Amino acid sequence: MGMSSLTEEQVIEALGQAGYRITQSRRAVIRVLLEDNGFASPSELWERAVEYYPGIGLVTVYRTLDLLSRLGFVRRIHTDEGCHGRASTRLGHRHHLICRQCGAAVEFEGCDLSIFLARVSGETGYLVEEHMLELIGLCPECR
Amino acid sequence: MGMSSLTEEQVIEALGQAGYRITQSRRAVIRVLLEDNGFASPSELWERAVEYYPGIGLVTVYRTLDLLSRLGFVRRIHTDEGCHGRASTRLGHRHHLICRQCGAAVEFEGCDLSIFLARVSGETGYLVEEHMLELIGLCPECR
DNA sequence: GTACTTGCAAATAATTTGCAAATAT
DNA sequence: ATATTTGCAAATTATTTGCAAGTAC
Repeated sequence: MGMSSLTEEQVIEALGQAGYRITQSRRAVIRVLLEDNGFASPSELWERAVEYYPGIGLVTVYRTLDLLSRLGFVRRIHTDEGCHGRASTRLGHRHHLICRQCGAAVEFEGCDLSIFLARVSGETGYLVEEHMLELIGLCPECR
Repeated sequence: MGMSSLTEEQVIEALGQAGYRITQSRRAVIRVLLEDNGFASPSELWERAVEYYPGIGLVTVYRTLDLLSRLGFVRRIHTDEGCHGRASTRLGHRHHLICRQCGAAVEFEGCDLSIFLARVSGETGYLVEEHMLELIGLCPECR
């Protein structure tokens, strides 16, 4: 959806800005997240991060994912089976579109649900503050 | 959203139709799910199911939840923290609206996303087959 | 009576925590 | 030099499985 992709340097930059140190482990996790066009579990990410920084431990992957989540660069992917997959994300309000066959994940933005949300709000009396939307389907290759 | 609520008998009926046996354990889990107006983890449900059927084991709660999920009477609730909560649901395509304060969960249906989905489909080349939408906010009491 | 279900204990899997050693600044 | 970060091992938590005993039909 016409998005310039996020670069490693942008994430590193933000880490520094926020006062965190730039370590080899963190670089490895960031690199793996960004080079992936789908989503992966912490241990899958770890297996791949080892190639960039052999000494890295699984625990550090967990900790780095938490950190990047807090900074808004990582998001959980929720599927029927679970919510353990993580994908990189650009900042802001975005959603993922996931291929059920190959797992390819594409981000999209600009979901205009306002009319629908207003209706739900009116009918339930809830104040709707956030929403989580994920689309599942087949990517162009898998169709 | 103007829905007649699901009753224990309806679920029991469906279980029987599908060839499963009606046991005390299953009744207890169903009752607990239905009397709850929010969502709960398997172990929370278990703690409460014990009051209806003291001998019930946690494993049986897991198995019953799986069974009811397959039949479409239970759905996972996905929050930022995880996807372990389960809530009862009526059959069909529905979504949950959850109070971030007290956890109250309301179901709604009739999400009209077709125009939006067509747009995403066109822009990405994906065939969009399903979607998962969950709304988070404040219920009338917690506002 | 028979096949389905259950509870228990044990196995597996996922995640978190304490802490001394390593490292980024 | 110093505070942050790391890896390891261990603790915790969540979920699944094998199997003999129990139960619905």
